Amino acid sequence: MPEAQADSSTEARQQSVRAFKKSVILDSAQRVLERDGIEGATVRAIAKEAGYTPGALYAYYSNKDDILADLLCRSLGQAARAVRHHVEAGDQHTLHPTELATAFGAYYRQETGEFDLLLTVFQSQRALNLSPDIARTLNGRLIAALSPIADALEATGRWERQPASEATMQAAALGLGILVLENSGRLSALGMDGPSLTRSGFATLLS
Amino acid sequence: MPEAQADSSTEARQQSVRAFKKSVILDSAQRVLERDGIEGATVRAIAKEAGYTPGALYAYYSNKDDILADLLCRSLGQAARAVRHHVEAGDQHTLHPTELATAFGAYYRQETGEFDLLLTVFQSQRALNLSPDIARTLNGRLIAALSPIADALEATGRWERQPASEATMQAAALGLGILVLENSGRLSALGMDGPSLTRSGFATLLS
Amino acid sequence: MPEAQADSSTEARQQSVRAFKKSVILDSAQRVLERDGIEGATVRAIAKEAGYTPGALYAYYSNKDDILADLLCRSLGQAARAVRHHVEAGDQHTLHPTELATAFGAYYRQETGEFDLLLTVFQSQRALNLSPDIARTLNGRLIAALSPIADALEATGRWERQPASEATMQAAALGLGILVLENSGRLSALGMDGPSLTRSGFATLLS
Amino acid sequence: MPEAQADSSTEARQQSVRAFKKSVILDSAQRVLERDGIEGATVRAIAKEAGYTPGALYAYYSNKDDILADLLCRSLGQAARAVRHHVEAGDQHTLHPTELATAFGAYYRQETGEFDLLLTVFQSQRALNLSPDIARTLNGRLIAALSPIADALEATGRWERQPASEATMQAAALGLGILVLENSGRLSALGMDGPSLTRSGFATLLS
DNA sequence: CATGAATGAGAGTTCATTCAT
DNA sequence: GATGAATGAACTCTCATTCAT
Repeated sequence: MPEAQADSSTEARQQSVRAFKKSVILDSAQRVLERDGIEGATVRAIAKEAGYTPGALYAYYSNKDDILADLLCRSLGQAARAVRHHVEAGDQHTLHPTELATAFGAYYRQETGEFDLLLTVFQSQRALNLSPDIARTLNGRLIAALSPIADALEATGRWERQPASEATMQAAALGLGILVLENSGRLSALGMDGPSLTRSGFATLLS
Repeated sequence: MPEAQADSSTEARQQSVRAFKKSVILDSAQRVLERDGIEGATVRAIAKEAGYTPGALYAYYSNKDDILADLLCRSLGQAARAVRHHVEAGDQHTLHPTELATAFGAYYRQETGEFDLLLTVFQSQRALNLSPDIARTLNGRLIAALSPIADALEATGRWERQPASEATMQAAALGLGILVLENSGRLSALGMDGPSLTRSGFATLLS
Repeated sequence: MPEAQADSSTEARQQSVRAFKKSVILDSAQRVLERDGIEGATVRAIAKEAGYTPGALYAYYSNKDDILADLLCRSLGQAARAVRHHVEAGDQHTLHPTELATAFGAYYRQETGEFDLLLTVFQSQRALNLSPDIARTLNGRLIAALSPIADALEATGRWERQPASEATMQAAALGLGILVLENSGRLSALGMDGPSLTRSGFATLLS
Repeated sequence: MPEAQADSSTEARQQSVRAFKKSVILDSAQRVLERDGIEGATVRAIAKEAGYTPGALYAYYSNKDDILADLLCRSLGQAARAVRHHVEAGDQHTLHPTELATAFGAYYRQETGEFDLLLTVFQSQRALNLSPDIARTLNGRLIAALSPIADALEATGRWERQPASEATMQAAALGLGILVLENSGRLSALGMDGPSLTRSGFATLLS
């Protein structure tokens, strides 16, 4: 029945086209974020960057917050992938936590716009207005982003007794804190840099 | 020359009145921030809370950002004082870094509005529009806030060879990261809490 | 000439298909109107309810206003039919005006969405943007809707000298006014209800 | 204590200035309504007509709906006053209901914009977003508008047994219905006019 | 015939800021 | 110093409508 097949393939193609266009919007949002910061990331600006009129975006996202949350989702995914590349490039299948944190840091040190976004979403009071499935995806991504760290910590064979998640969160907190300090310009003002502080910090934490 | 004296004392009184009124404004800003979050902290709201009309604030601050930055300055000072109280309450004059971080954390864990503010100011791209002397004060306060940590680390007698500031920043980053995670709700979602993670994290970091 | 016949029958079939689809659209519009009120009756909503995309409606109606006007036409026709059923259900062929008005009222009391529509169309300034033939039909329907009332009034044999239409309009105005008051909630706020006010009002008007 | 007096008189003057400016806004709203109909009565248009920028109106009204509701309040008050003038101009202190209805009709026949507004507010589903005190005032005005009718009916001495309010509502409904028909252009299309239909209708209703 | 994508205009509303008084 | 009034620009979001496919 070629028709049924045609139908389903048509549907699939349309879905993928739609997904592609959403990614175009996210690309634009990312560029705007990088260029103008979170305060400049208006619906108008994102639409203009994407070659759209503002109203057009609402065919793909029901909210401004939805756009930003989806961008954060993608960002977390990309960061995770960047880390994975690092892992696979090495000679072992799991990396030392230090290098993991370094890889994570390297990603967000470069994509400062996305890091601002992450911090914004992390601000408690913000009360984002997310559509349910985006909220779900976002939560999943946040947890997934931590899993390589957990894996690496387990692989060092030193945390079997302690609940892995606690060591994981310690590492995550340290890495995140360094990024925040660096991102705020406080680190360079004191003559330090993020990567080396990461190295020394994790060395201490894991010693 | 009684006139000159009168003038200078008048001037001094006026200065102190002015300083007092600024502090009233900051009090209001703080209350608004706590109640309505960073998005609700509009000039209107702050003025209303202080019993002023919006325009009046511009006699004391040239900017909305100036108000917030000054509030952050004061907040850092208060946090430092809270830590100092902890120190003095103890039997030694310097505290173990773990307890220091715990004290810092306790302050910002309670004043979530001010912590949101801190994160906002820390967002690099934000391009705050600060008047020069407030920017200077802010930088000084940030460094000062770290000094008790540095003192404590030195007092443990373990970091004399290593530049003290590096260990300090490691500790600061860990504490800050934990606060960010906690403030975002990510910590409690994983069944952890800030204080205990602080304790265990610093135990590891300093072991 | 079978071809001509085929053509004309094809044309007729197409016409009837078209008419049917228009009625499907009107059904949807009616449902949306009832559910979401006149403000919620957007082209999008009507199309969605009908299983169409918005653009599709423009193959059948050149305007949003055209859709609503056509719905009002149909509504008036349905109201008239409801009244006729009442007439035929009775033992006489013409009903007492009071019962007629009651029947009319019963219809629009139930279909509040359509009554809102009627009032909206009746707002003079609205400057509806109707296509000519729909405007014509609408006018005809409005007059036709009044005819049973005129018939009934003549049948009472009391208005032969007076131009029938004047008595008709008095009755129409009274009935309409009662519906407006009821629809606005002003009637129930005063402890009255539409049907009984209709009865007493017409009793007085015709006494 | 002249100061206290000055204070209270200052306050009073400010209050009256504020009230005056609100009335200026209502004037503009009324003019826009008359000129462009209810659909053209946007906040922007009203502000422009008043020589304001849109935002300025929000210092006086918290809502667009609040502006329109307040306009309706004033309109009902003006209509009532117009009727009272009619009463006082006559040789008796209470008028025959027919003349009352005529006077009411005369007012809204002229101020078609305000009548559109009244009908809009009367549309059940509209779900106006009114601030509480305006909603209260509006309800009071609607009831007050009916009181002269009730007075007049009682004065005819014919409705002592029947609850006065029922006769009042009959009269109100008849008058309102006539206005709606006239306002919609349906009356003139049938060669009738509002005033004469009012006369004949009330003659019949009260005979 | 119907779709999906997009437009463009405009809606209500908010806010930091200014300034004459 | 403080007010009250006002600005002007920007915001998010909605809608009727068009049109290539």
